[in-house]
Amino acid sequence: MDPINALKAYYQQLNPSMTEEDWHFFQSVQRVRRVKKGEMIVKPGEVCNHVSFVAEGLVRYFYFNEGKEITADFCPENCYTSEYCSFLTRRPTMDYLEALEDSILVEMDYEGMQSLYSRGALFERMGRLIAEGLFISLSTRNSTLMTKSPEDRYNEFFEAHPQMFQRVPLYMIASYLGITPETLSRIRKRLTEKAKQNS
Amino acid sequence: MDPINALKAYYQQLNPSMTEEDWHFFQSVQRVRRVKKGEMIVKPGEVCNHVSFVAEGLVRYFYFNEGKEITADFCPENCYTSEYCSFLTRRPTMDYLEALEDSILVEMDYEGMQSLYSRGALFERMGRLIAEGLFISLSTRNSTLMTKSPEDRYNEFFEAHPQMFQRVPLYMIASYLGITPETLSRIRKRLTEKAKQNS
DNA sequence: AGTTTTTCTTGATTTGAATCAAGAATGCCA
DNA sequence: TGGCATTCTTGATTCAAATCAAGAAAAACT
Repeated sequence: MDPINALKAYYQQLNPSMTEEDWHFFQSVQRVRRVKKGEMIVKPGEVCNHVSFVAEGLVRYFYFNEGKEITADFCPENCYTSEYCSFLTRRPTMDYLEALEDSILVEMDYEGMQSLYSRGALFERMGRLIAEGLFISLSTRNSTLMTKSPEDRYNEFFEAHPQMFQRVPLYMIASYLGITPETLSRIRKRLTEKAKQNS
Repeated sequence: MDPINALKAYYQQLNPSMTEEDWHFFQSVQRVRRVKKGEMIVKPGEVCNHVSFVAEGLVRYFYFNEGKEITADFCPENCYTSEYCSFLTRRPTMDYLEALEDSILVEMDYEGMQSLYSRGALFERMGRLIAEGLFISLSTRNSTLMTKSPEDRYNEFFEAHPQMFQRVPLYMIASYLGITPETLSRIRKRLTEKAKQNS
């Protein structure tokens, strides 16, 4: 699908009352960008200056802690990615956004976003809904990490994103689940053995 | 200070362009509520229907996990408290909001908030800024819990909220820091011993 | 196809915090 | 002010996951 059409579909769902005129204005601040697998979209020290809709491909958000990389989020096609804290606060990030596959992004920069907001309530509402949605996602993820066991977290992830196992190495999933690759490997072994017994 | 004035000061800082007319409308959807120490403002099973500005007192947000209570947040005077996920999604919460001291709240219900939003861009922006602020706070807290050691988390909390130690029992701070009371006690012992050596 | 690099698995050991247990200190309120 | 409840501390033990180590498997490159 054409990246702009994918984006349009996304926003029509988010806000059905968007007129063609609104859309036209919205589109005027968007830029399509192609990135190669392995390319860093954002790097530590930079202020994240874009929010990027992933029209095609896969992006991950990660950082280093004590020398080890921790995956904070995966963003496959049809979702938005950004280091939104840095974007909002205009302060340098410590984190990375990396294309895990060749990807097509539709990007809007900070200035463009402000010009949308100054255009009126419709875009303000859009920004509000996006921030609210991010808050809800982060709360949910938080709660999972704090209250569920590694095995439960694995199962939950497996239910929700089975395709991810074809697209990213296990060690990235491990760090996303807050465990080491070794622990993930053992969880998977335990589960397949359990599955064998029940057959 | 009068609770409504405290709230007004809060919003004037958040949005200096608010006119007296806006403020008047805003105020029309607010209700002052007094709660006693120990009172539950929100309980599991309820849909959280308010956002509450704490004009005086102290509220904590907590939940149970495996029989143990976990404090997710403290909200002292001049901040907003709510189970905002439940509020936004209109789904029942699993969590508690509890007054840790006799408190005065200025509350706005969901309907009131929608009526503000439908009034125009100013209030949409306000809602957006609030959601963005919550997202930033939660991200920061998340990052602290995931990357810092218990001792670092304690020191950070102690720097940021020294007064809290006079207002809440240590076991609540322990669970806020993601550790048991025993572990907190040992951290404090270690730190005071370290302090003694340096004197 | 063969070589190198990356990723994954498995076992042995360590470790930091949780749990269990019990007593001390503090606060509350009747 | 005495007594009960809550909170805090300290020590002993357990435990789940991390770390360390090494080899197997898979993927990527030439």
